[in-house]
Amino acid sequence: MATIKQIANLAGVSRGTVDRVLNNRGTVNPETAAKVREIAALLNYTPNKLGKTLAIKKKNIKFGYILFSSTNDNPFFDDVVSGINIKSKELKEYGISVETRFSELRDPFNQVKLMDQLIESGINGLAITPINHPDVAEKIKGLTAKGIPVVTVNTDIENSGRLAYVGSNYLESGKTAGGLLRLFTSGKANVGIIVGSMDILCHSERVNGFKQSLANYSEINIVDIIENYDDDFISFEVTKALLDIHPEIDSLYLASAGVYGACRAVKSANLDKKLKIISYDCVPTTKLLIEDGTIDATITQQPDVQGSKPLSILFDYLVLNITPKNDRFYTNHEIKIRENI
Amino acid sequence: MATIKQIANLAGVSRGTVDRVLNNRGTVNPETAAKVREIAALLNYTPNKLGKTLAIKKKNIKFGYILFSSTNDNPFFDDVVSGINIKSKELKEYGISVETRFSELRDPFNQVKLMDQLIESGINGLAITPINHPDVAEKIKGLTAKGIPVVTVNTDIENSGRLAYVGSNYLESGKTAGGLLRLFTSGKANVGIIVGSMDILCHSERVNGFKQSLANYSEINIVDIIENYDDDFISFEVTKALLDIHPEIDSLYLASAGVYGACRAVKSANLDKKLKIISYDCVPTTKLLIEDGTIDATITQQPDVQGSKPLSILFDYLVLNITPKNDRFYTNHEIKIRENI
DNA sequence: TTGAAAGCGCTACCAG
DNA sequence: CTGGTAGCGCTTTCAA
Repeated sequence: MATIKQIANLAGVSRGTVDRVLNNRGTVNPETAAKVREIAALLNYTPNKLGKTLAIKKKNIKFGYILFSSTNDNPFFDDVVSGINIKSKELKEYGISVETRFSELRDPFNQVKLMDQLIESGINGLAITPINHPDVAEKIKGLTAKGIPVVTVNTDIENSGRLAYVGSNYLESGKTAGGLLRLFTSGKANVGIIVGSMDILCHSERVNGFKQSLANYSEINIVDIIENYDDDFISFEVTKALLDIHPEIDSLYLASAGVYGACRAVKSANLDKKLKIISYDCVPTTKLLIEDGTIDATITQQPDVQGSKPLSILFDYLVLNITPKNDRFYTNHEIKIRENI
Repeated sequence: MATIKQIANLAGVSRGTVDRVLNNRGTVNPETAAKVREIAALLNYTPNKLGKTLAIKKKNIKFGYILFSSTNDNPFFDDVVSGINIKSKELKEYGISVETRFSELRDPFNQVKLMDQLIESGINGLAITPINHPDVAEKIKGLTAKGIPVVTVNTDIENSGRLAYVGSNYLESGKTAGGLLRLFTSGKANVGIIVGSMDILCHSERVNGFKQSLANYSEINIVDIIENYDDDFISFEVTKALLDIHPEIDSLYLASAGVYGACRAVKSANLDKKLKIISYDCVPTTKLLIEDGTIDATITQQPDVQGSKPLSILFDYLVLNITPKNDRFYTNHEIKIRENI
């Protein structure tokens, strides 16, 4: 493990000069620079993370984090927050602070305002669950232009110039659900799909993946696809109606939120444990429904990683000068049943 | 974030003294010590990991790692090795080296010899996949007494005084397999179990967990439990015989290694895709069998974590003085099917 | 029993 | 364009 000091000694220059050469700052005599570079290459120099991290303390680096509040919406984000908190504690030891703001689910202007506030407060990088709106994309572009990298979390947004995306590959998560249904039903099923909204890309992607993975299974029929707008009460009503109209349904694919409402409908129709049910995520109500046997399996998407990984990416980028190898970091789809929950 | 320097200033003493008090080294005037402690408590002092880590460089700390060689035995350990390598690279930057040795699967004396060699070479901590033999337990005790902490990996060993265990909870992993079978067969099945040896605790634990989780499902019968001694050729023969004798078998639980051999037997009986098959781990041959539909699901046990986590535990213990909260760190049981492999 | 200082690897600032 | 130095937090050694 070569150090800057060793290189400096071998090259007969000071550490400062080596630093300037290796990090392209200041100006250095080309010949000196060449010599330093040669020695660095020869010694297989890689900067020491500890040293770099320790040295950025004085810079008072700050990251911003904007995500959907879980109180009004989806408790899924509670698990994301816990991932954020763990990583923030670690970063705090490095002298980096994290400022978290919660945005409304359907208000892009509010989100843009929060971004402005965070810029004002002097953040050096941002993680965000972006609302799919041109203004948000534009604002992300603006941040990037200012030298403030942005990482999107849970949902991606096109044409925004964001540094990276961390979250589910929704098509794959739909396929996984399809695979489970195939296995649970031995390839014969009449399935009802309950989804938030087919207008939301993540949701429709899941349904597409589900269909794709079942394309070769002619005895699995999709009876109907109904929308619940991620609301438990609507979910209850539409599911109840669906089961009423289609008594042939023997399995349900709950492709987004509103899991609890749908399962209440199943129970009120006395169909619990008679239908095969597959859902997503593992919020507290879902966990109970897994435990009592109403839901057979749920597919999770590493919410804690969704919280922490964006901060790691920002840290690597800003402190260690490491650009993410891939601009999409997909979380694993973990299958949870009663026994491994 | 209080620092030693701040405490020293407030207490009107030198950093050295604060260090002595907070880390119980050397001797300090009780009154001075009390004052320092008070201030530290007041400031909510927690030592900075970066500082501690940077400072141990000169100590030239070295960890030993003994695990079963994957060449002759189970390619599962290839994934463990990859976890070791990633963590080793990180530790290398901290000035810590890792020396890995491979031991024979059934030779406790060889393992003890390797431990002696590593002691000789001056290791400060050891991770090991221990062979369940009193001599090995005794040697681990010896290391611990010498102040060299030992972490067991993948398999635990009683009465050894090891610091911690990292690996599967085998009972739970058996239950997970049982749960999957229940879901795949809608609670009606004639299942054959192929296991390495019921004399090996890990193996019998899995079978016990499997039975436990199916205790309330009277229509799931365990037709027979046969042993393959983790050998693919034996596995082939015994599976073939089992399927021959018991044509009523409609599902197989492959509770340990020898997955490939068992599946070859299934194929040679033209029963592939007709039996429900559940296995463990995801070695290359298993992956292919998942992809071609022979195996329906496999349960993995985070081999990469099994490689890296023991090194983290040793690091925390020796460098940061953090004793593991729990002496068992259980890996997750991840269910892999064709779509999320 | 205590203080002072050097060092782990890197960055930044001030002189020259 | 370059060198020297101090500092990030902690440990350790030497001297007092």
